[in-house]
Amino acid sequence: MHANVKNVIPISGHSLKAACSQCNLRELCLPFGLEESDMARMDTMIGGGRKLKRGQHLYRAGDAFESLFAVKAGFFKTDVLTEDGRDQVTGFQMAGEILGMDGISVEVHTCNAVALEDSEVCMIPFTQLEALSSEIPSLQHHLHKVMSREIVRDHGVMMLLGTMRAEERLAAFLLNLSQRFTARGYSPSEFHLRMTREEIGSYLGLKLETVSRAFSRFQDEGLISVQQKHIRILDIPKLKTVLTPPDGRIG
Amino acid sequence: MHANVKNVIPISGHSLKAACSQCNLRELCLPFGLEESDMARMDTMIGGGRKLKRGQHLYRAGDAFESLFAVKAGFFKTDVLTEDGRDQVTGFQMAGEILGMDGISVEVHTCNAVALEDSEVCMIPFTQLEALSSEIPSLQHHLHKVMSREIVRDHGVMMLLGTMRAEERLAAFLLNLSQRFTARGYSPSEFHLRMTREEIGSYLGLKLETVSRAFSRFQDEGLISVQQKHIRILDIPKLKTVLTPPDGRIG
DNA sequence: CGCAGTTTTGATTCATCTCAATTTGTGTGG
DNA sequence: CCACACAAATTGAGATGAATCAAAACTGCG
Repeated sequence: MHANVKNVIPISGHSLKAACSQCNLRELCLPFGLEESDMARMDTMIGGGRKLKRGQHLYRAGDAFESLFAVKAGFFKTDVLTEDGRDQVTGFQMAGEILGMDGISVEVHTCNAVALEDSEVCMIPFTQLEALSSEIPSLQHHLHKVMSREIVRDHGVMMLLGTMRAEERLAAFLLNLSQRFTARGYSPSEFHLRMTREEIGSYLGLKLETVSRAFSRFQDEGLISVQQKHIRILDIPKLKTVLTPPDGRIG
Repeated sequence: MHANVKNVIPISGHSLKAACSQCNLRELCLPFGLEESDMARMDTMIGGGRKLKRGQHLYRAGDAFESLFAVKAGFFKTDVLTEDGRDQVTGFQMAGEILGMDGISVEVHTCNAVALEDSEVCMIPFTQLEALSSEIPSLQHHLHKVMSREIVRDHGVMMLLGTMRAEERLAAFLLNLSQRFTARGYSPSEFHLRMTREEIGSYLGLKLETVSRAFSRFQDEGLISVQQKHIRILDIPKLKTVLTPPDGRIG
């Protein structure tokens, strides 16, 4: 538990110039659908990139909120922890996804964002983003879409946590990763998990042993092959049926 | 199950003029913090109110998204259902809260919103809201805050579903309601539940029997008094300790 | 006043957690 | 390069909280 907590290096990472117009993630990320000229205006706003080593925090619950972050490369998790020691992973973020929207409401971050591998983000100062989106309707609209998408995603997680059993949750999780890797041009069926069993468990509302057992079961049934963090999905359709029992509910 | 589904009355309810400037919820709702002149501009935009009878849908998953809705009076639930018959209540909304933000991302609603008692909402055409918020920075910012708040709320629900046991979930639920009623000038300790045990259960990831048992247990322990839907919290501090075991975790 | 929907309560089953031991993998320093 | 220590993952056995199945009681609506 609290695997990387000791990593309190106050270095904010290297800073380097970022430019949406040059970025191959622009169609996945915030500047989606912008015209050339508007893209250039985004460039001037983006506050520069920031590199993080594995285990480093991008921000912590309690930090003042100033920017959103776009994941340029790497992999993150976000988690919430309460005074009474509960710890819930609320999401895993990969290239092109936006981090930090939790902070807008009270100008303070309400969760922690941690790099699960060496990563790089673009900083998007929020005040400037609002100013710019007042002037560029399509940017404003896309920002709203991104926030709404996060809400819809959260509903999906609630559904998962509220109605699914362990193996269904894990199947849903793997299929979701598969789909997101695919969207980024990677293999739908073979990938490397950046998080531990415990982090997966926290996200799925399960204990790490339960996650491990579910992996083993899937492997025994020929659905996937697991070697530690290396996953290969052998039968995607069959994995989907884990989620959707033959008839209605209760297979 | 599916208690009010038969209520497919296609009447969209009475339409009546709504005005933020006259509304006593304005400090709780979207126009929070606006100046008089801007408030007047909101008024011209608000598409008119809409009344719903208990059981009526405000919108359904699949409906085209056109507006957000502000709850003017009454009580709603939102729920998601999947092809395979899973059904998850994602939230309960009361006066001053905003409904429909799930629809922005794909221009189609992804959940159902149902009135749990006779209710009234204000319609906020989204295209116009975006246009107006381009011109009124404080409106734009507040819209962002409202969406962010929804994301943070969702994280809270994930925490609840992912880490709490049945009684903790119910205690958290009751305390949350209590706090929201208080913010609206109602009693913190005595209120009427608008939803069934099954709906509470769906929201909390529990079966209705479990919800009922937890209520009974709380009553036996003198924490609350329950008479069907009428709830009186007898000992708020003690109810809070259900949530926060004496020491760390595992009481 | 009766009926349908809702709630309560009990008995039993089952999925996941807990506790515990072992194996595997990873990074470090001799 | 190998050995060691530590972190992560697997696996097993048993405990437990919530689900399930079932029946009875209550409520309020028509």
